[in-house]
Amino acid sequence: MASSRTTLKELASILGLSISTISKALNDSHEISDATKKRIVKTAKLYNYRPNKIALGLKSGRTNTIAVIIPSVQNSFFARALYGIESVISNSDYTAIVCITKESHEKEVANFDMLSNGVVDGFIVAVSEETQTVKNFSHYEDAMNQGKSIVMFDRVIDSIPCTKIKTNDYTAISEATNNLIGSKRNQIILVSAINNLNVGKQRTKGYQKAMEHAGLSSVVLEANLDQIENVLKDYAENNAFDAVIALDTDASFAVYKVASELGKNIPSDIAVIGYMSERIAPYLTPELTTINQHSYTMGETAAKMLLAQLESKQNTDQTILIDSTLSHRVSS
Amino acid sequence: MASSRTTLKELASILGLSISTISKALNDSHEISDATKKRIVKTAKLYNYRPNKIALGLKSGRTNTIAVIIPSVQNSFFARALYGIESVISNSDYTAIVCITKESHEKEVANFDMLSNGVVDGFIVAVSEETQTVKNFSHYEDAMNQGKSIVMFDRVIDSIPCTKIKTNDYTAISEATNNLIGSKRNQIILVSAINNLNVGKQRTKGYQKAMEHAGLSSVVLEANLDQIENVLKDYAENNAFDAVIALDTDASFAVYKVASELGKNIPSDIAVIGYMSERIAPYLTPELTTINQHSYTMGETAAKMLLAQLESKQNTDQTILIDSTLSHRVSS
DNA sequence: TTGAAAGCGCTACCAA
DNA sequence: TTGGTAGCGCTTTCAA
Repeated sequence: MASSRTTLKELASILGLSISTISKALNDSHEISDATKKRIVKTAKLYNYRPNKIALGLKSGRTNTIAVIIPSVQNSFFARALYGIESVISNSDYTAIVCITKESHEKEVANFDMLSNGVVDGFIVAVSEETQTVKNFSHYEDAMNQGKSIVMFDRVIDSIPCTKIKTNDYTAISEATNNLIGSKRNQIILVSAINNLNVGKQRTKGYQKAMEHAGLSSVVLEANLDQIENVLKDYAENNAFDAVIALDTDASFAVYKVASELGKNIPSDIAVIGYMSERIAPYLTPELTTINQHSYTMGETAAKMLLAQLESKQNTDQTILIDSTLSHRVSS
Repeated sequence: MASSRTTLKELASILGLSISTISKALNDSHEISDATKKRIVKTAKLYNYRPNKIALGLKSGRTNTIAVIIPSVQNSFFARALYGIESVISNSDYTAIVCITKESHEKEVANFDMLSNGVVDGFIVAVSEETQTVKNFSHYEDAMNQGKSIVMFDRVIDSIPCTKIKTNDYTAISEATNNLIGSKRNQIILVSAINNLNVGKQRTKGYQKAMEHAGLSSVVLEANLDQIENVLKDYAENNAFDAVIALDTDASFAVYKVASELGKNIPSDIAVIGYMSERIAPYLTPELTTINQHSYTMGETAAKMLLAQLESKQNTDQTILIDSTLSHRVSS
């Protein structure tokens, strides 16, 4: 067994044929006689020949591979969206490659750079936090200029002319707030461990607007992951409130924890609406009412759109909205 | 803006210099005068030149990219291990690509096929369930014959001569069982939603062995994700037990749910030890005692080993053991 | 039916 | 200090 990969050149010299003959035979060209083809295919198999996709991509510019670029995979939203993407790609003749940016602009650009040239035909991307802040979008433009298709989902740049799959975060949380108000809660506070992110700020605005509209004053508790529980506890020991909206998984857990420590009952003392994986929320006691972003569907839709564009070779500038909905359970 | 990416050739003709001069200047070669360098760099920036990594890889046979092949990302163990891998790779001059097999042998092979030739320099892989069952390992051998380095973690094939990062699942769960026995529990049952997987079976054996050794009879409750809660509830309504070991996140949640519904106190009525993300376990009420597999460390170690091999260009056949430990919290 | 040669973008060697 | 050229593995005309 060879200690490095077999090339067309090697096969050619082994068989005493030319490189082009080998290439054609392996691509089942009609130009080559069946006898020769058979001989070549057999030898190729014997030497375990595998075409070098890189060289191939260099020439043709297409690889039947797509890249998924997301900020994280710890986050259940992206993990689940990825699952939706995979389910569509699996049933096509494409393969998916995943890259994780950790919210870093530099990593995002590096990934686009590495993959734009011949490795993948298109991108599904959820824009990293840092890219949103620095507003440097030239890597998307570059990729599109190279004829790559791009579909953005959830984290989207409106000014880039590509397909975008969005959710109505702002509206969803307003409705959740109103829902709480409708059930006679009027001291509703918001807890967030993600207000360093744009998403968090956006959601916070939705809450504040709804509160303001109802003539209620809003309270926003924000801290990082490690501190959120303490911050909430401090607040809860010195202030009254009858409902909480938690913007992320960690904040949601913190609410349950503090309520239990302070002997408060959910939902009778405190109503809770949170963001959390739909796989976990029903397991909490009491079951958590969530704002469901339909991550799986978003992923599925993104993948379908990209595939369609790849087939039609046409890029479109359109936005598809997937409504976030309230999954009403016991906690509110 | 050009409709396709700028190449060295284009820059050369724009500047009236040769391709090699451009190449050298952009690589900051000492052969080129500072004046020319400056001129070239400036123009390159203006035309937004980005080197084609593919062409680069073609030449050198190296791409400074590694592939991570894992069965899933829904599973917090792999998500966290991935995080550990990323943290190491980020600080190197390599980039990581992730592929998800969904436990499918076919997808695993397809990924190796696609990436072995020129796309990546090495692999970090957690072997898919199906590959373990069908025992077809030729894709690993092929990759190694092509000069690729492989590091396996968690899901490992002992007969493949590569670096393997393992955890002592079997021992860990035996110890957990003994721990429970030591604190005077003697009706210990096991609940699993993953006994369709090898990992689950392995852990179950560890439990059974420990029980047998202590002269206690073991009870194994297994069902799929959707049914595990019902199965446990049925059992709990008709049988007494004073401790539970839960093999996965879903089973762990189910135990808390059923205990609450049946008015049983954790840990006084029922002690619980489970498998769950260390990020979530402390948030449960009461905090869950877990068997901690140190997923992050496993990922980190795998990545470090692969990088070391890539640098030394030497493949070794070694096994590194990362002990699973009991993270003792309130539930047991 | 087969082969020679150009070229994809780049680096590296050698010459000027 | 700069440029010409070969070659990485492959496909694709165009000739033979």
